[in-house]
Amino acid sequence: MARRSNPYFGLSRRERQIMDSLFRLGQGTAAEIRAGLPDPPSYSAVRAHLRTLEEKGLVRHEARDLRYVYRPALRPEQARRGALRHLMETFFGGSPTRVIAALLDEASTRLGEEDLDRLAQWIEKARRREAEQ
Amino acid sequence: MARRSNPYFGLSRRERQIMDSLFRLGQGTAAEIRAGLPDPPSYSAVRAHLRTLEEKGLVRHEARDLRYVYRPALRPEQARRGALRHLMETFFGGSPTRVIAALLDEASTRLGEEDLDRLAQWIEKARRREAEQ
DNA sequence: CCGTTGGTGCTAGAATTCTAGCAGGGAGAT
DNA sequence: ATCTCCCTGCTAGAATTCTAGCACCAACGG
Repeated sequence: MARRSNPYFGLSRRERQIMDSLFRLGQGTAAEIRAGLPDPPSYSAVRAHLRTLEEKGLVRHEARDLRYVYRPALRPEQARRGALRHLMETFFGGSPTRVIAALLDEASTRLGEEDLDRLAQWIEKARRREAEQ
Repeated sequence: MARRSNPYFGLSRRERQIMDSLFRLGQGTAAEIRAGLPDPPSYSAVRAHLRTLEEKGLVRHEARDLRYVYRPALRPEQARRGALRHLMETFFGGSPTRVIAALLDEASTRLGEEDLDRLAQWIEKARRREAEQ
């Protein structure tokens, strides 16, 4: 299976929740990460998980002002890419268009004029690339 | 935490893998679902998981030709929506535009002309909605 | 010099997850 | 009938995950 390559999907429940929390934050202390967890366990438990995640190479830490600040080991862009690909494969039959459609259909998605312009530009660019190829 | 509402993220590792496999298939027998799993465990183990997933209300089955065919209990559209929202929140700071940008930037994303047209139309529609509001 | 506060490392044990195997049942072939 | 095949239900136990608590250390204040 392809998703085997993505270490993210071999994680246990808590580990994944912790990674999610960390990705949302970008970086943070154990306490901050804990705050972003559903039914937060003890602070201690979170730290233990962070240690094992670090052993697995998914997280790195850095001592700052006498305390540890954690961050994902993967570059955010790469992590996003992987997650997006996985989502697209499992829920949208691998079709980017369908993902975009779902986003645009969302009632809550209110794109500002700038966003719309930017998208239009992207489409133009893609058109040109398509044409010259 | 908001993601508490999404039952999908409280699942154990295997359970989630199974749900993913099932979503990819749309529907399928235990054997088919198993085939889509990383390091597939025994057929028996998969069935056991499916039973518990059913108890949790995440999966339903239907007897067809003397065998069970499983499908997610949630309507696909709703599941997709939830997954997409989660992805957007945790990896893209909640910005749909950034998700779309990431999709369009992907080297592998080669949208056909039809897709581009369709997108352009969507954008137009959104523009109009924006204007009249 | 303590005591307090707030951090870290580590570990044991509870709790959950994961798994294989066994028992049983229906359909069809011999 | 009974054998075989293919399915289902269930359960016990291994394996992993999850957790709290303890020991320890540094900084700071009295």
